[in-house]
Amino acid sequence: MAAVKSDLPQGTLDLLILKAVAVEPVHGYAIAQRLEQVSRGVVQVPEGSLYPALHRLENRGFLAADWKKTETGREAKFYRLTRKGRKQLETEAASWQRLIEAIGLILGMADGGAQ
Amino acid sequence: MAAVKSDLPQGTLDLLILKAVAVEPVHGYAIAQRLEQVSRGVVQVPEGSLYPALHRLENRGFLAADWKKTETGREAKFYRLTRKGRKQLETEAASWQRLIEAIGLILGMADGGAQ
DNA sequence: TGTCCATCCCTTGCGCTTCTAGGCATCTTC
DNA sequence: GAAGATGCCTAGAAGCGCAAGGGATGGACA
Repeated sequence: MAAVKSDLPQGTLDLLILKAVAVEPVHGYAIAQRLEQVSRGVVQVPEGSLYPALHRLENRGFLAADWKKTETGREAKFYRLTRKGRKQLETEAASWQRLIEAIGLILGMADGGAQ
Repeated sequence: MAAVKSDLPQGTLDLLILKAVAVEPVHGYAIAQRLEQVSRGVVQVPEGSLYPALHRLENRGFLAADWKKTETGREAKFYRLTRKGRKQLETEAASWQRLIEAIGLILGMADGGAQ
């Protein structure tokens, strides 16, 4: 509801995908749905962003994929985290944490108008 | 210290610049220094990112500039926030808040390995 | 049977931002 | 007068997200 449509900053999509896959192996289509649900509609991942990102992460060795059947009886490409991918997730999550703290400090600066 | 060198996600630089200028009119060179100081070295803005961003924000009407003398007696281009820019700052700050909350929800999902 | 919708995969091309790597000028300090 | 800090700028490359396309399958419904 109230789909605010916030474009993702460059680089954050990888983090979100890695996290989604870390919870349990899933296929691409489900990743997008899950991210949207968990974020309450704030994060929306169009397929034109999703699949290139998945291939990117696979090429870099962070993800690996197998074709399996979904619950609905369809063939789908299930991604899972490699050891390297899990490490990358930790690194990126830490970077993200550091970043939002830093930006928090900046946004917390006393404003000229208010206080 | 411990300059971690974290590249900024696309779009966040504008927010940081708008905020820095909102505190008080400053020139470009000082913006970079201020952001780095306040963020304790986490946010580092190379000049090749800074000046194009400033021109971008000026072209969009969010910033206005005047040449003045600095404390050190030099001519420098002081940027200040326009009314439109202040509104933009509020919008972007709110978006940022919404985004980090959403990503927080996602990163808080129970992991497959730990929890 | 035929049609529609949801599920599931993919690619091309554009637009945007960031960074690297330069250049230029002034002022102070040694 | 050489060096470093201050202060501005640009061009080019690289990367990423998105819109807009395409295709295939299965179930529901008329």
